[in-house]
Amino acid sequence: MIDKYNPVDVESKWQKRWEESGLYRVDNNASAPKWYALTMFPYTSGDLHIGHWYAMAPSDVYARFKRMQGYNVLHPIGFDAFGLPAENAAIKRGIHPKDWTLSNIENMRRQLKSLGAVYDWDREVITCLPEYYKWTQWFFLKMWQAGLAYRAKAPVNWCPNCHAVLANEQVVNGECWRCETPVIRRDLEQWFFRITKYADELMRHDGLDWPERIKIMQANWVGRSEGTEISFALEHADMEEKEIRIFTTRPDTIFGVTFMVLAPEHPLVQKLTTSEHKAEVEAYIDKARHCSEIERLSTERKKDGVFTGSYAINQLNNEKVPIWIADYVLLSYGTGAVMAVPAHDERDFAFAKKYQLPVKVVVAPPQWDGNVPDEAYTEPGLMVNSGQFDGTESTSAKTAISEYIEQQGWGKRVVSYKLRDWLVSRQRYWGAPIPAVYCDKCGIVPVPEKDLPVLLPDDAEFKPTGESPLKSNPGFVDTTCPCCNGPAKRETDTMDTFMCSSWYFMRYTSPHFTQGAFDTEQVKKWMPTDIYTGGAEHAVMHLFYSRFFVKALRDMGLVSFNEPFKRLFNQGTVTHEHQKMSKSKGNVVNPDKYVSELGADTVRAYLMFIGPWEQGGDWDDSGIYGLSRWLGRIWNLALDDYEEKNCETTDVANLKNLLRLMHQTIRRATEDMERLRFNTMISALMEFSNYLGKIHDAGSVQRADYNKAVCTLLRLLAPTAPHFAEEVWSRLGYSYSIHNQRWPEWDPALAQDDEIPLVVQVNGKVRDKLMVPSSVTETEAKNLALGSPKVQIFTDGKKLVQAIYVPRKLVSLVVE
RNA sequence: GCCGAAGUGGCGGAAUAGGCAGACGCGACAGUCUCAAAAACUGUUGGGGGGUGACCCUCAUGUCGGUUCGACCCCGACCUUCGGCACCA
Repeated sequence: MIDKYNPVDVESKWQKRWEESGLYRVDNNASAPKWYALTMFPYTSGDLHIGHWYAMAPSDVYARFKRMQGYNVLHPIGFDAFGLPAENAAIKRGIHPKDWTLSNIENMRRQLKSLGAVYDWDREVITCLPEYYKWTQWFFLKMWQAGLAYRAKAPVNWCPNCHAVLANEQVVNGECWRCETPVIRRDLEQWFFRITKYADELMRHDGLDWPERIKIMQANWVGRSEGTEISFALEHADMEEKEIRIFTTRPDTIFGVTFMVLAPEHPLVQKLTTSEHKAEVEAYIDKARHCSEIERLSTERKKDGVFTGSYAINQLNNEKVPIWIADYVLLSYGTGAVMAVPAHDERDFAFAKKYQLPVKVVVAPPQWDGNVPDEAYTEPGLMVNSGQFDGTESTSAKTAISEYIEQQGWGKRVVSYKLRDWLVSRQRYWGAPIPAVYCDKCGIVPVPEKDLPVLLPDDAEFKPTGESPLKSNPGFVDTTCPCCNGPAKRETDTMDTFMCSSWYFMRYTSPHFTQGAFDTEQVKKWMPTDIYTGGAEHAVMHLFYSRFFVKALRDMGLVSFNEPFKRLFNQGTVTHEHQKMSKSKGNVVNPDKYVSELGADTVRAYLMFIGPWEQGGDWDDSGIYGLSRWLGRIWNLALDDYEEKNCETTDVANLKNLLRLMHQTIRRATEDMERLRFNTMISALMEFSNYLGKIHDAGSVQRADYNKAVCTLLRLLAPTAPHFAEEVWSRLGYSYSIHNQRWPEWDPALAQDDEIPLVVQVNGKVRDKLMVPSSVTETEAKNLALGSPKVQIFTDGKKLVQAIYVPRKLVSLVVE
């Protein structure tokens, strides 16, 4: 009798052996074709939870599969280590963000090693170390040189009590999470990257194997719309500004404008507000400052606004219309001002109803009776009340009116985007310092490349308010100007952590390179990544910033490809008790206890088995023992003595059946691997191992054939359960290591079924299933179907109207 | 609210291009082993109805409607749940 499978001993033994033998070290110069399988690196939150494993285990399986197919696979790991949670820990618990982060990394590294992945730890990348962020800073300088970085005012969440900028997650119901003071929006001068320059290119995903839904989300994120920028004359004689510019996608409705709406933050609001409306306008602006953008844009929410007291002139018909402000208009989109056409826009209509503003129809709805309808009519139609454009189609009037406006010099056709430039400044400590210096004489000066990195000082004092400690650190702030050597001050803002994660995948190709951010030769060899897997929560932002980075670098001549990630795959989220796992909810599932009880291989297999990878699911460990039992059964059928019984007389048929199932299993497993459908891949292996179990008990094929089948099963299982497969492999006397073996290939002839089930339907209902030779022809199939007694019960005495044949699947008979 | 997904037995899920609904696993029930239990193994297992039986009929893929010889799959409307919404990462 063989000993029982003991995962804990087996796993630690092989992890040690793999490390000692350097089995997973990636050689840049190996002759095999390269395959870059990238997984999103984890944030250094402390413990890996089961959700991390859900991201890491299947992607490791896929990398191992590619490895067995003969590729030189790069499947690296690292840590996204800058960010807000480290700072929060510092404020709350008095731990320095650096210590917190590095000790978390140590723990996470231990957990990741227990996973048994093919990571080459020599290539680990950690974004908060100076050797890494030096180059993040260098990229900032490159963006600046390329004209892609600029400074502008942008609103931040501001707690007036703490005197600190708050992240969105630190604002709870409009209040500061620490002191519950209502949060306001305040403008600060900040750094931006001109991502909008690449808007059109970022909308396209030419040649990319990405999920359709992600492409759509990204295209919607760019939100390209073609429209017209039109100026409305201002009545104010004593004002410098003589016009308001608005953006509209409906220039055809311009004769229907009955009022104007500006965003409360619009720079002209102060000047346009007359003294009798001042108090009301101020109060409204103050209220708007307390609202989030999501609230403001909600179409469900009651639209409100206030009148400024001023008027604008619609230059097409010289009508005088009142100027209002309302928070449903955002300063960040278009020009921050809209012309309101209540008759043909739902929001404007609701607003006009509320404040009894006039509604003027300029595009006639079908069978229009000349009255104002009960709701906005937003479809095309015939133009009315529109001067010389009356009687034309509104769709053509769109162009005609735009051209007319351009001729008159009142505006121009423009393309507008919802996409906004990337705000990279953060008023925080735990990030890469922005390499800029402020000099009274020379202005804003970039830190020279030779002076990088601008080191983040360790001696930071964390005030309970959350204010950035860099501001009050004279040793950091006070410096000399790189131009004039005079006294100067450093930029105290740090960079958005999305900066760090926008290029880490290139650093992996040459992580110890000191002459630059990456070795161009290695990037050329490995990039773009063949596959990128990670959480769907990154569908837009992280992926968008990374794509922008690569395109900007391409235009600087630093890389020679257009897109970083050829294939993208987003795995789903693992929830627990149907909620997102988080420490604050206390529902975090730690994989360690399952690993120490059942082994990493069982946890890996179970995570892959619970459902399609892209769907995620709720964590429930009740099924995990099934996977543990399955490995135990394979252990027995592989290592228990095999005894042939009577197979001399029956082995031809038995062997044929075994080989058929084996080759079908190889085919299913290979195809499922490529599709990243690990749940059905494991099902296929289970069906095969169940069958092998029966053969083992019956002894119904010859020993050598049985052993070959077991050998195939082990290789198919090796990516999923790497330690287990290695152990059984070695016990069977095969040479080290199973992970250097080739992935099995299937023979289509052997996988072919001799007979297939043919379904027969009568009037859409299944009435019989016939086993027919797989070579069956259409005529044969139809005759067999009509000849079936079960079918004849339903066809006798009736007229055959139609007989549909689906090759090798079914015959559908229609009778009446 | 806007953008993007998902909804199938008691549970996780399968059905690759519109063609056998429920593969595989869990759980449950019954059995083997045992003094007993656990573990392991074997068998049964969507609902309803019929047949001594091999089996047969019928209903069923969130809800309501549509297209089709045929719909989990396509179309329309709705309900519920989840991801993102630019300073969580």
